[in-house]
Amino acid sequence: MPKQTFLNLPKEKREHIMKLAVKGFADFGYEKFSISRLVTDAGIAKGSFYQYFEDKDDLYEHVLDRLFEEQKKLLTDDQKQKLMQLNLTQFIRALYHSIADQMLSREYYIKIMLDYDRHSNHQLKKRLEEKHKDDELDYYMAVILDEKSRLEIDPKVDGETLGHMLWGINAQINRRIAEEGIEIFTPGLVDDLVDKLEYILTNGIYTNTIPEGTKR
Amino acid sequence: MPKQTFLNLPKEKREHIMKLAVKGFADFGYEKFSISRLVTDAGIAKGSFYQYFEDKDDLYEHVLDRLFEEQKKLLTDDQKQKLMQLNLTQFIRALYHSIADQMLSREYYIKIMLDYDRHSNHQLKKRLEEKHKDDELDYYMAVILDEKSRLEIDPKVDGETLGHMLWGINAQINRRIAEEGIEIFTPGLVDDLVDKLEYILTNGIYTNTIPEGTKR
Amino acid sequence: MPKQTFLNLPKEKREHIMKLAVKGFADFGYEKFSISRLVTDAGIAKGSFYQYFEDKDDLYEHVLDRLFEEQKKLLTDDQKQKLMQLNLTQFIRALYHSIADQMLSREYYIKIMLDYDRHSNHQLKKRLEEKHKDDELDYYMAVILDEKSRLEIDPKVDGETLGHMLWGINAQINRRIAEEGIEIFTPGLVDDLVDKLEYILTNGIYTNTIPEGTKR
Amino acid sequence: MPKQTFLNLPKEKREHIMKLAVKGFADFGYEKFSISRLVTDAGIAKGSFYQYFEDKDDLYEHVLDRLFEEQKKLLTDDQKQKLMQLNLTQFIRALYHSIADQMLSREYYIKIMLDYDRHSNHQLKKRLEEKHKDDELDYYMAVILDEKSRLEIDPKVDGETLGHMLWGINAQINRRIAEEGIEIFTPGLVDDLVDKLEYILTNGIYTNTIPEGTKR
DNA sequence: TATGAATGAGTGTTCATTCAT
DNA sequence: GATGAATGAACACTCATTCAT
Repeated sequence: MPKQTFLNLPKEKREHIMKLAVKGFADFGYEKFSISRLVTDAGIAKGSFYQYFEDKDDLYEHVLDRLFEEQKKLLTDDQKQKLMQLNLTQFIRALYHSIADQMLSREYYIKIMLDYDRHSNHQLKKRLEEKHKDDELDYYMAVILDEKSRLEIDPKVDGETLGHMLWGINAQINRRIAEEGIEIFTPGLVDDLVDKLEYILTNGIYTNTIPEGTKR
Repeated sequence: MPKQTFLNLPKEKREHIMKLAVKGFADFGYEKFSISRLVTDAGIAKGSFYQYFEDKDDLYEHVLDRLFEEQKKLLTDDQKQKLMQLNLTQFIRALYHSIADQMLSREYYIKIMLDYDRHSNHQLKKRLEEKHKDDELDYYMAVILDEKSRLEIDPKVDGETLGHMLWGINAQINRRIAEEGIEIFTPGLVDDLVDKLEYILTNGIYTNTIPEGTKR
Repeated sequence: MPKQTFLNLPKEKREHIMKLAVKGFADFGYEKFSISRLVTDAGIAKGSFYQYFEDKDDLYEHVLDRLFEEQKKLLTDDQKQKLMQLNLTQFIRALYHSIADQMLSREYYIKIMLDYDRHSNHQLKKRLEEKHKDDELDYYMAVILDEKSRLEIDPKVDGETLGHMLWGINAQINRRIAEEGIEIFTPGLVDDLVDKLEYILTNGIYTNTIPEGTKR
Repeated sequence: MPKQTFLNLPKEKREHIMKLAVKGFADFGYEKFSISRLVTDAGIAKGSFYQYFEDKDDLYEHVLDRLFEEQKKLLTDDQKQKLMQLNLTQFIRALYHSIADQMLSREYYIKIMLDYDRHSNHQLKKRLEEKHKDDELDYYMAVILDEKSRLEIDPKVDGETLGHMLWGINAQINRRIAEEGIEIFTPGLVDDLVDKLEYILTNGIYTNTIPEGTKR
């Protein structure tokens, strides 16, 4: 975590530095992110950085913490409560619209997470995963489990498989955002997408017959 | 692309270098991959490397090219022909089993792709995407389109959405392989997974009623 | 020398800081001694240090001053008076036993002196040498001169050479203490050592004959 | 040890670098010795240094190796053979004169050794001590043991104590050289010093009587 | 064509010291 | 007088790339 010195900084300055750090990690990735560049851009002395943070990793961890927190805050507890009472597709629609309201941080979040995921055995990862349990996959899993318990989802449906499918759609959107920019993420897109999803989840995909045995 | 010098090399030496490069990019990622380490491991002179390749990026591109090619070759045209005659879940089952046969190159492929995906605006990406259209997502799309044309898949199902869902399962498996090793990828796992998938795709997920309108 | 501010400090705080400084210079040596570490350990503000001392060198000089003073105080004037009436080996035995009583400060003293000796052209050195004439070598020299004046030591013996020899034994003990810890410095060791020394100083080293001329 | 690259260098350049390194470690000590300064002074690129040596420690070790080697070469095996046939004071006289012939490297050697001795637990030390067994103290001990075995030295004399005494004289000379420069180390000084030493070792130091019991 | 030494801008980090509050 | 944030020169070390042989 950052040192007290950083926390004592005027909010404006603190935010300025964090903004540049987030942008930096998003644009360059962990390895190419350079503290020299950061301090130059932020207009602070090299030494000052080390008054604020233990080292590069410390800053990185703080950036990730912030990002996870922001993602969590996308939904207030109140909203979560309400969402839990929706069925799965209703939930997804609401979630996506909610995300769309916070598009600003979203773009950096996505880019940083793509980079972060690849740090396959960074010890940081374990620490962070303990702190922040609910990434997107977990979100879905929670709702799925809830609905299964309320018997709204067919108990024979495998929750994990379903979760992975929903996550896949999510990831592809993220991919497009990372490549084409956050602008593509419009309410229209969301509604359209959930409609298509709902159709599949409701009707399955096959024309009319149960396919004859694909079994081994 | 590599220089003529590289192509003139005895195949054995060429392959040796490429193998180390693939392993290197998989183990360390693009940034941490070091040409010094490569040439040492490969037993060639630093200067020779630059006789073979323009620069680090040139090698990287060649590695990705190779990987894409190899993935394509996973299925011979003949096999593809046959696969095309299966329905979607049959296809998926066959595809996964086919992949399982080539696990050796698969592990490096996955790791490199995870790293590659994160290079958000690398100009390389555009060039490669033009060359190699059919990554996993495209595989699914082709089969989906085919089946839709044969009316085996309900024409009201959105192909792209379906594609993303299938890709999501795929990606989660890859994630597990990158973290836990290729050993987890057993035929048993595959069959189990496809069974679960098939259930969802056949029956949808809802218990018995069509959910009342989630429409706006 | 320290600034007045330091001298105005409550004795307790002053001593606390000095103790940590002595330990610090002993454990890390001049170069690696860090003011940051000192102020953290001492619980004072970085800026305060510079209210107390001009700079790192100023503190170092003060530490050395203190150490020299302490070494001097090992023997009260009274004791010195008595010691002066002993012959050389009696003196050495008494001196070593006296030192053994103050082992606590001794270990740091030795380590700091080893480090200090190496600062070959530090201007500090000259200043300190003028202030503190009697290091261990001078102790010996004083007794030697005294004994020579009382004709207990053969006037043909060169005092300086003798002094260096005794200092050599001393230095080797110090070396062992710096490496193995102060615990090795027991009364038994001292007595044993002085016995061996006395034999040589009394009988010379040659078996029975005066060695034939080694002269040029 | 230095890398092959360094050994392949033209002797002139190699020696130039080594000379600056030796002088650097002598003048500044290990900590303050700066590779940046070295490469600037030597007129080579920063990167080149790391083609030649693993790191700072590697250079340091090489410098010490060189120094130890040079000291060893002070006496050819032939000379050693002859020296062994002298008695102790003859040996010392010859040794000192021999050293005087190589005054050039001597001054740096002494300064570096003073600095080196203080690195109390550097792992380097152990490695070096295994490689280079004979520092000055060991030289003396060897001759002493030899003479004791030939009964030229009174067997009741404790060899170690005697060794430490002789080493003490040596160290004091080194100290003076480090402070006043190598110029003071003249043949006249040597002869004078050994004469004085011989007197003590031959006659002991006491006027005429065996001192009455200093025993406890 | 092969070699491997040379290069130097770049990295993350430390630390004694200053100075505004 | 006390504070502790700010400073920036300095450090050891890395690495993709160049180039003379």
